[in-house]
Amino acid sequence: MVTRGGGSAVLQPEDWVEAALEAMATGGLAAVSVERLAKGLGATKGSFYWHFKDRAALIDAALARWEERDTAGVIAAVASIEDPREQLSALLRRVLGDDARTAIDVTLLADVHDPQVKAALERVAHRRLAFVEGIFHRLGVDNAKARALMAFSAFVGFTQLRRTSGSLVPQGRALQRYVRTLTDRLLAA
Amino acid sequence: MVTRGGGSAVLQPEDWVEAALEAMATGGLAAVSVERLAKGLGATKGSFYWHFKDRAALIDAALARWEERDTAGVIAAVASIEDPREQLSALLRRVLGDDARTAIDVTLLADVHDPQVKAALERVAHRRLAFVEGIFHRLGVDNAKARALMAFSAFVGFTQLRRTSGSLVPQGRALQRYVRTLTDRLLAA
DNA sequence: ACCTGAACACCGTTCAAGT
DNA sequence: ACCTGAACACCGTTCAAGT
Repeated sequence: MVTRGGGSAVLQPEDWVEAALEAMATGGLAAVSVERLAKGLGATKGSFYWHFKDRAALIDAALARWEERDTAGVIAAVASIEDPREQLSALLRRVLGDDARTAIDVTLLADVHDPQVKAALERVAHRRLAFVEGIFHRLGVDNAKARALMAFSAFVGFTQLRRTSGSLVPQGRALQRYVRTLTDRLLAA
Repeated sequence: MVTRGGGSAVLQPEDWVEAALEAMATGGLAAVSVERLAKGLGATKGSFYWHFKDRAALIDAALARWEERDTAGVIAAVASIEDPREQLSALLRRVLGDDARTAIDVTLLADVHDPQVKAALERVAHRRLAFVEGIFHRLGVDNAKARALMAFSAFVGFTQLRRTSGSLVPQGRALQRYVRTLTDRLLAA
């Protein structure tokens, strides 16, 4: 929300996008309701349609924002680590760790049926898997491609499970042990 | 659809449940619309509300049917295999194999936000993981629990990836090789 | 017992009209 | 340029009325 001149609040497109991302994080796509967002922002639906073509355009914008912030962020954080073994370990700790719980990521998985969400997930999955494959190649292990897919799908599945049935999944110290066992298994001869 | 007496078609609750499952398989929960189902079955919405309390009751019934048919079915199919190594291999081939593609399973993962879907997935996940843990325990390997979770989340993630970004995931002979590498990695010392 | 048809609320979308 | 308010279509839910 931006104020200008005399202090009157003017809605920017970003205000709608942020509101949409918040709604998505809690209740998925279904929670992104133009009417509800408008009420939350103290505006009318008509105001929304001045800034966006339709609801789909808002969702596109929100997904694009998520893609940049989230995916690019994680990759950048570990990209500078030289030793691939260290890098894999840091990556797993970061994406499976206890902090990773609130990420919007998983929430999005909830809407794979939606073509827009599907497209965004596809782009992100490619980027992520390519990054992981790079690590395994530099490790020089055999079956690098398969191991990378294994690591990546173990991440996706774990994250999904934590969301749907948290009780099945370790936390805290047990989680640290699990990450270590997983790394061992992925690197074993 | 059941006909009785003179051949007039009478709608049974099962007809609505089947229609709901079909809709769910294609478009997720959002596709389960009372109005659309009614049109498809050649009835009115009022007719639906004679058989079910509301839309949620229909979804409950559909999920219950899926739970029985699908989960119990797979477990029963491999339960009789004696050797745990053989059993793990058969299980992986069955749930990751090319035939597993049309299952409604993954589709459901698309709606984790919905409390009803979440509850059903939780029950199913417990059953499945318990079964896999049994296998690893009988194998007598160390870290059996962690390995089981690894196997299970690799399955969940793989299935999810196949749905969102099919191009990332092997098929046919490459898939068979992948399943073998995965099994190796899970059993390696 | 089983179904229709009309009614109402909620939400996406449009648009004339306001400032 | 930016927003309101009323309108309409779609869908969940209710209910009086029909057979």
